[in-house]
Amino acid sequence: MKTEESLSEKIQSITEIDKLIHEPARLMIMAYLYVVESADFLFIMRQTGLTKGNLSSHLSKLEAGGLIDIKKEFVGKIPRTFLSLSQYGRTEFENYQRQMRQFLENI
Amino acid sequence: MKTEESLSEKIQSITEIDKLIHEPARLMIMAYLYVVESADFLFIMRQTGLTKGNLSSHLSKLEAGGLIDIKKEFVGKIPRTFLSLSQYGRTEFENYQRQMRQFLENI
DNA sequence: TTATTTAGGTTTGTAATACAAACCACAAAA
DNA sequence: TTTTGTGGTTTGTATTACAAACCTAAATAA
Repeated sequence: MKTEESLSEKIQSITEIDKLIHEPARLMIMAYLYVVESADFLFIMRQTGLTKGNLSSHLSKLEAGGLIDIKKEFVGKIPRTFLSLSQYGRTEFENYQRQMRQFLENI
Repeated sequence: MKTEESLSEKIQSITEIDKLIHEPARLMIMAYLYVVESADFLFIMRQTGLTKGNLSSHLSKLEAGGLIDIKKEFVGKIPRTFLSLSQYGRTEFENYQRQMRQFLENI
């Protein structure tokens, strides 16, 4: 039956979403970087409410997945980590938004 | 600054979503039960593409969280497991939809 | 009758994950 | 010169998602 098939397809589409982005903590990080273009470690930490350790490991995963760029610089003598979305990360975040919206609309 | 605060609030709102529903495999299960009202184990298994073991453990978690009802019956001599959303599950799924939509709109 | 296969699941084992605590290096203050 | 930030990373652990192995009983084949 046609409608059954398309319901199944709509629902199974959720298996294609990027799980790296889907995880709530990382979704927050990605959402921030999507709107602010660039931010440092402590800013993101305060805005998201994540602990240092947790934020650090989520950032490593996002970087490993090619979604963000991490640049470590010295501002005076203080080390600072600057975060930004990669081009791939930006399009993947847009894909995620589109896919989740479609899923939610279709139900 | 007001806009900064509200951006932060919008983004942090994602921490309040129901993680039991958010996980993709369970999101599929919940979406099915939301639209079909009732279904059996094997139907959900085929439609979602999950393995028996995986489906079984996700169902246990959803039941433990009060989101679904599981009824085991015999159809003739064959055991069968019927699944349906609980009232709580239905409203929680609607909350999830609303929260995710708002998050996605606000970015 | 005695295998053997099929149906309908549950339990077990394991690799990956999310998270916070502990740790580290350095600078500034007391 | 101990102490107190600043800006993180590494380590330890409990939870998880997942599939493989297992289980029970019925239908079918030999």
